[in-house]
Parts: sequence; C-alpha cells; structure tokens
Amino acid sequence: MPTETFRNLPDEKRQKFIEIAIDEFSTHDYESASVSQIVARAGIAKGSLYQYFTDKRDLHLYLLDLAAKKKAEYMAEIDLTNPDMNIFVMLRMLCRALLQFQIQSPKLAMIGNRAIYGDSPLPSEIVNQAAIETRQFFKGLVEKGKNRGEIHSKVDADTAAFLITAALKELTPYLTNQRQSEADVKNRVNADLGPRAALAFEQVISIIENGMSTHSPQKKD
Amino acid sequence: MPTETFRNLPDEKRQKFIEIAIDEFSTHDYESASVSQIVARAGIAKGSLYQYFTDKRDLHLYLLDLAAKKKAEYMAEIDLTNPDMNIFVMLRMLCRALLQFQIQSPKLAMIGNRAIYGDSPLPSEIVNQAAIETRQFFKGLVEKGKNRGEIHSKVDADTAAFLITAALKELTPYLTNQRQSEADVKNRVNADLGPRAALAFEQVISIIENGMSTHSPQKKD
Amino acid sequence: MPTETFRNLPDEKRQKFIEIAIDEFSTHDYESASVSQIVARAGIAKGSLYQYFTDKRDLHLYLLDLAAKKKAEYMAEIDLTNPDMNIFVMLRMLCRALLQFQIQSPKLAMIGNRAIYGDSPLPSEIVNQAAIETRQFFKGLVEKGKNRGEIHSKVDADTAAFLITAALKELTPYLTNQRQSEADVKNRVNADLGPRAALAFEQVISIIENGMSTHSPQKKD
Amino acid sequence: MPTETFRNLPDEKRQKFIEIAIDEFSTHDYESASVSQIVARAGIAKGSLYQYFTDKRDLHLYLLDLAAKKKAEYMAEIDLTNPDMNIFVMLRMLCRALLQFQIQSPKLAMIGNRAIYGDSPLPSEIVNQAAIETRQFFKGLVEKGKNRGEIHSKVDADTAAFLITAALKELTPYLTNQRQSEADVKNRVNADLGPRAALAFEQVISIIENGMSTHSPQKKD
DNA sequence: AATGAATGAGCTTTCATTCAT
DNA sequence: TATGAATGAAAGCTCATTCAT
Repeated sequence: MPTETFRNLPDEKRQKFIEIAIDEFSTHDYESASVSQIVARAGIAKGSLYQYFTDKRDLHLYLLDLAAKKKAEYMAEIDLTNPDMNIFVMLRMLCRALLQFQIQSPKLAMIGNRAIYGDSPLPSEIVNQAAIETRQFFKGLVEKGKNRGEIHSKVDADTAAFLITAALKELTPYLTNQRQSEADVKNRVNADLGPRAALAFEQVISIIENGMSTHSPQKKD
Repeated sequence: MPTETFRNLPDEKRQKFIEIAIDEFSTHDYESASVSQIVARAGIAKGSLYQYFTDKRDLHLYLLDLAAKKKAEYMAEIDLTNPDMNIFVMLRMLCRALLQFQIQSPKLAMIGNRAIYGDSPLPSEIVNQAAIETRQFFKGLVEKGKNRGEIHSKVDADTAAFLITAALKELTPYLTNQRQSEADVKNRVNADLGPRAALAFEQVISIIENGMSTHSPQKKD
Repeated sequence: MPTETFRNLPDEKRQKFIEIAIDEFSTHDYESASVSQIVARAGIAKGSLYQYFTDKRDLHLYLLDLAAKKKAEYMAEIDLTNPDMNIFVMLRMLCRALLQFQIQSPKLAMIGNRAIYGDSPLPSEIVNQAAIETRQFFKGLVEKGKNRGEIHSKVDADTAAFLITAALKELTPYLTNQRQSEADVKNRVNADLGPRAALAFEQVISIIENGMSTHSPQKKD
Repeated sequence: MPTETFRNLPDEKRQKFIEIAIDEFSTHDYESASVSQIVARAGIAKGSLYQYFTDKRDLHLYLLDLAAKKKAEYMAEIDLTNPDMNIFVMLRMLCRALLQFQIQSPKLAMIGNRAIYGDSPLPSEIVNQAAIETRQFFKGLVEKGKNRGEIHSKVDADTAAFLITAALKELTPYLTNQRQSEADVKNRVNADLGPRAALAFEQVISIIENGMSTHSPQKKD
C-alpha cells in the first residue's frame, strides 16, 4: 500500500500516475506489466516509484484495492433496505450497478479479472476476497428471496450467486469485442455500448430470473 | 505449427515437453511465459526448441490448437442426430462434455481462456474463433429449441448461448479453487472434484434451463 | 545519438568507452560488432550501455558522427579563400588534410569506410552523405580549376573527384599493411608511417595533377 | 579447400551451392555470413556442408580462390606479348578486363574486397595475395613503360600500380550506387551500366595515363 | 555420402531494484 | 523527497559445429 509520500503528492501528479499504472496493469499480466514503462510514461523518476510503493507487487495490490473500492462505490448506491422491494428488482439493480462499473471503468475491472486468472504473487486470499465478497452478497440476496418464497427453494444460493457473477464478469468482454485486447480497451466507445449492453443485460437477467423464480417465468415481459 | 522434427521425437520426450509447455502457458500470460523455463525444465537445449517450433508464438499456437482439438474430442462424443431428443437433454450432454474437458484438462482449458483475456500476439480472429464457434454451436441448439417450442420464443439465442458458455468457462475456476494459480493447478485432486462438480453443474444447468423453457420451470425435479 | 547520461559521464570513463567502441566497430562489420564485447572490455554493465544509447544502431550512428566531425576538423583547417592560390596547391592541401585524418585516426576512418561497403542498417542517404559530400567538395575545386584554365577542359569534374577520393581512401590501408586487420591497426607505428606516407602521397598526387593539368605535366618537379 | 566429395557433386547441385554461398559472403561480413542460411537456401543438409568443407573458414577460402581464378581468367585474355604495343594500350586493356570482371561478377569481386576490409580469420598473406599480385602485375607494366620511355622516369612504379588498382576497385561501387548493399547488388542491371562505365572508365584512365606519360598529356583525345 | 537433431555459447535488449547525490 | 545511473539476471533467438544414423 502506498506511502504517506504518495498520498501527499499533488493531486494532478498522483492522478496521472494512477491512470497510467492502471493502463499498464489492465493491458498486461502482473509479470509483464512494466514498471519502467509506467515511470517513463508518467514522467517521474524510477526511484520515486519506490518511494511511493515498496515494490511492483505493492503497486499492484494498490490498484486492486482501487478496483475493489470503485466497485464498492457502485454497489453502495443501491438501497437494499426497503423490505418490500421484490427480490428480483434488487438483483436487477445490483447487476446493473456492477455492469455499469465494468462499462465505465473497464480498465479497473480488467485488473480485477486478470488477478483471478493471472499469476500475481499476491496471497490467494486477497485476490479471491473481492470475488468471494461479491458472491456472498448475491448469495445473501438469493437466500432472502428463498425465505420470502420469491425464489424457488430448490435453488442453491451459492450456485445462483456464482452464475450471476460469472455472467456479469463475462458480459463486458462479450459486449465489447469478444476480446479484451489493448486496442479494444482504448477504442471502446462508451456511448454506443449503452443500448447493446442494455439489451443483452435484460436477456441475461431474464433467463437467470426465470430460472430461479417460483412463478411461471415466461409470463412476464 | 511444429516441425517434422518435433513429430518424430520419441513419444516420451515429446509428451514431457508438451506437458511442461502446457504447464508454463497455463500459468503465465503469453508474454511472461518463458521459453527458457520450458527448456530448462524439459532438460533440452535452447536451440532444440527452435528446431521444433519457429518461435515462441508458434509454440503458443500449437498449444492452442491442442486445446481446441481436445475440446473437439469431448464434443464429438455427443450424438445430436436423434431428432426426438429433447433440446434440454442435448444441452445437458453438451455442457457436461465441456465441463469434463475443463475438469480433466484444466491446463489446456486455461490456455484457451487466457488467449481471450490475454494479450497474445495471435490474430484476433483466430483467438476468437474457438469462443465464437462454441457459442455458435449453442446458439444453433437454442434456435432449434425455439422452433420446436421447447424454448420460449422471447429468448435471444445469442444471449442464451453466451450465458451457457460463460457459466461453463467460469465453472472450473470456481470449482477448483476460485483461483487458478500454479500451485492450485498442481494440487488439484481430480477425484474429489467429481461430486462437487456434478452438483454445481446440475444447479447451474437447471437455472438456465428453467430460465429458457416454455414450461413452468419449477415443476420438474 | 547518446543520451544526456552519456554526456555527463566522467571524461575518463566516457573516453575509455568511446575508444573501445571505436575499436570494435573499426574491426567488425555492423552486424558482427558485439555490444557484449564492448561492455565487457569497458567494464560496465550491459544495461548501462542502453542508458547511453537507445540501441546498437544508435551507438553506430554516434561513432559515424564522430568520424564525420573529426574529418571535418581536419578539413576546416584548410583555408581555401585565397583566390590567387593555384588549384593544385589547394588540392594538395586538402588531400594532405584527409590523409592526415586517416593516418591519425585510422579506426574512425575505417568505421566510415565500412559503412559504405558494409550492410549497416543506416539509411543509404546518410551513409552516402559523407562520401558524396567529400566528392562534391573536390568536384567544386576541379570545376574552379577548369574555369581558371588550370585544369584541362576535357577533364570530367565528377570523375576527377572520384579518382582523388578513391586514391585517398585506399591509401591508408595500402600504407599501413595492405590490410586493416585488428592486429594491424594495433601495431601501427605512427612514426614510421610519416615518411612513407609523404612519399606515396606526393607520387599519387603528382600523377593525378599531371593527368589533369593544362600544362605539360612532366616539366614540373 | 573443398573435399573430393564436393568436387564429385552433380554439376547443378554444386553450382547452386556455390552461387548461394557467393551471395551470402558477398552481402555479409565473414563473421555474419551464415552457414545456416546457406544450407537452408541451398536445400542441403547442414552436415553435408561439413563434408564438403572443413569449416566456415574453409568455405570462405574457397570462394576467395574462386574470385581470384575468375579474375585471372579475365586478365589471361589480354595478350601482352606483342613487344610493339604501346604501354598505355596495354594498360587500358588490362584495366578494361578488370573492370569487366567487377561488373560481370560483382559478387565475387565484392568477396575479394570484403576480405581486405574484413576481419576474416584468414592468414593475412593469403588475403593480400590477390591484391598484391594484381599490383605487381601493373607495376611490371609501368616499369616496362619507363624502360621504353613511354612513362616518365620520375613515376614510382609501386605508387602508379597502387593508383590504378585503387581506382579500379572503387570504380564499381561508385558506378553502381555509391553503395554496395544487398539490394543494390541484386537490382543491378548490367545492361545500363555499360555506357556509364565506359565513360567513367575512359576518364579515369585518361587522367592516370596523362599523369604518367612522357608526352604532353592533353594533346590526345 | 548424406542427413538433420542436438548442443550451448553467444547475441541484443528489457527488467525491477538499489543507492549515492 | 526526488533523482536517475548502475546493475546483472533474464528474456527470445541464432550460431557453427558434431555425430549417430
């Protein structure tokens, strides 16, 4: 995690650095992400980076933390306290929030995804933390739905949570270009993603909802 | 693609090499996968590798091809010609085949997955080929199901196919350890995966099926 | 061209490096000149060279530039502004200057010569620049001589310039050892070259002069 | 020098090999000329080359020998036995023969030239042999000219011979492209060299002749 | 006689990190 | 605090040569 020195940096300088670091780690493996490239593009001295972070690993950890925090922001906007709200409405809102995170911060989201597939030297627990947390969140919702009789009792909450998060995770690469290459990330035009994303989102969610609901699924819509 | 020299290698030597190469590329990005490591572990001279493959990229391509062929083997075992077979039975069989591929050849499957997320120097078309092909396959099935009236007409075949493949793709990392690190792959005990996988598989498939079926979903089971 | 880092090097260290690099590129083709050899002999880390120059090509370019500058120094000493000076006196002075360059900086001169014969990755224009420039210079002189009536009107200025430069270029290898191998360059004893060079120089220049002059050639001397 | 095995090779196979080897050594330094490239292009086994020649050095030596023999062929065509022939006519014929060698066998000529500048591991004596021999030949002619009173007595025969050979050696690169790169050699169109070469040749020879003659030089032509 | 697989040293270049200034 | 020069290990790849077949 970054030093005091890093936190005291002028906002602009710090932000520029973060942006460039995110760009590097979102387009490269942990191992092939290049500290040299980052400092070169950021226009700072190599030694400086090592005054902000203890090493490459530390920087990576920080970016993962950033990703987790950003994701949390999106989820925090959803109000789940209303006890009368239908469980599927909640699910929809949550999924929409997560999808928006992925669409609006694709590089950060990519860093998170890479961490799961990648070979970063981070302790597994940390890397899995975010993924597990999100699943736990959905699991809780599903269980609540089962208790309320809105979700069929035979549905396994763990599995349902897995399915939802898996679908969300894959949805962004699928929508963008079926492939998350550097160029794709760069050229992604958020604007025109909207409608496609919305359509696909509705379909995916509908299938999952119908698959879990206690009601005859195809009536709706 | 490998040279004649490689194909003429003693079976044992060639297999050992392939195994080690698969291990390297399944635990590392294309960029960070190390040719030097491979030859060191395989106990062959560096120059020898370049008599088997033109370069690192060629080796990678070969492994991807291996993965595609292995996957095709699993799918080829499914007989889809029986016109009376219920569409969901077909889907189940296909999914089971793919999951078995992932569980029994997790490293090969991982290489394929990496190619999609990663920054391999392969032409996008080739990399996407496999992913798209599999999706097209499922899309065809879904459309057939719609024509037969077994799958609800409002279901978008593309999206359904995406959901199925996404779930399958993520299922293996989820079942193994939530994280596919080198150590994880090594310690994987196939035996105890069986029951867990079977259960999760049933659940996931059920949700998806119910989500798409024209019948009231929860009657079954 | 070298970085600031290189220019800021302690004089002694930089000079030692330059000398060794010149030695390597004067005794080897661009392709077979070895960066590894240079850093080994210079006693610096391999990585350091790449903080001084972007790559091997850049180092080569720098050495060619050094050669050009050194050559220019020798030629700059010649004052050609005196309009009354006989054209052959001018030619003699120029040739003498160039020969001195080759004799006193044979390795640098060799690097230049290699660039013309060799397969350096430099753009042809750049490589030919120096050779052409020198010829143009002589061509101008010859034309002036023709206008003044000192050089026979039938002499082609281009060809005459070529002949002069060719003779000069070959004169050094001829004088040193008929062969410019590493050992030869090392063992070159400047002292005893002087008289031989002077004699050969006089003879060559005489023949060329007489061959071009409007006067009966053999009267002089 | 090549083995019996090489000499017994089918003509076509041997000729193809020689051609390709000449091509490689004419476009590369001794060190960077690649045995691997030669065998690959010639379509023969690597081991075969080592049954024809003891090593790379031996192959190089053979090509140099070929060059020397080819050159000798051109010179052998000149009949210098006629005692009444003017010395300058002889010189012209010889020079023309050598120039033709360079123009018609530029790659072979290039190999010879490279040997002088290059760092081949050949004994200096051998490499210099050809150059010295040619010069000795011209030296003899010049001395005969002096004895006959056709060449001015003050002309040093060694130097004159050097000047002639230097001019000839440089003439080909000068005429072709001022630079003897691989592409240049390949694209060289012999046909259109003829007239240019003839003109330049005449001029160069004239200057040298006039420079050495006992007669007032500019009368002629 | 011909083959071509095997070899390991060598190449140029990039890397993360240290440390004196 | 910021700097950036120095480092040597490691990367992918080519090389001339050997030798069992």
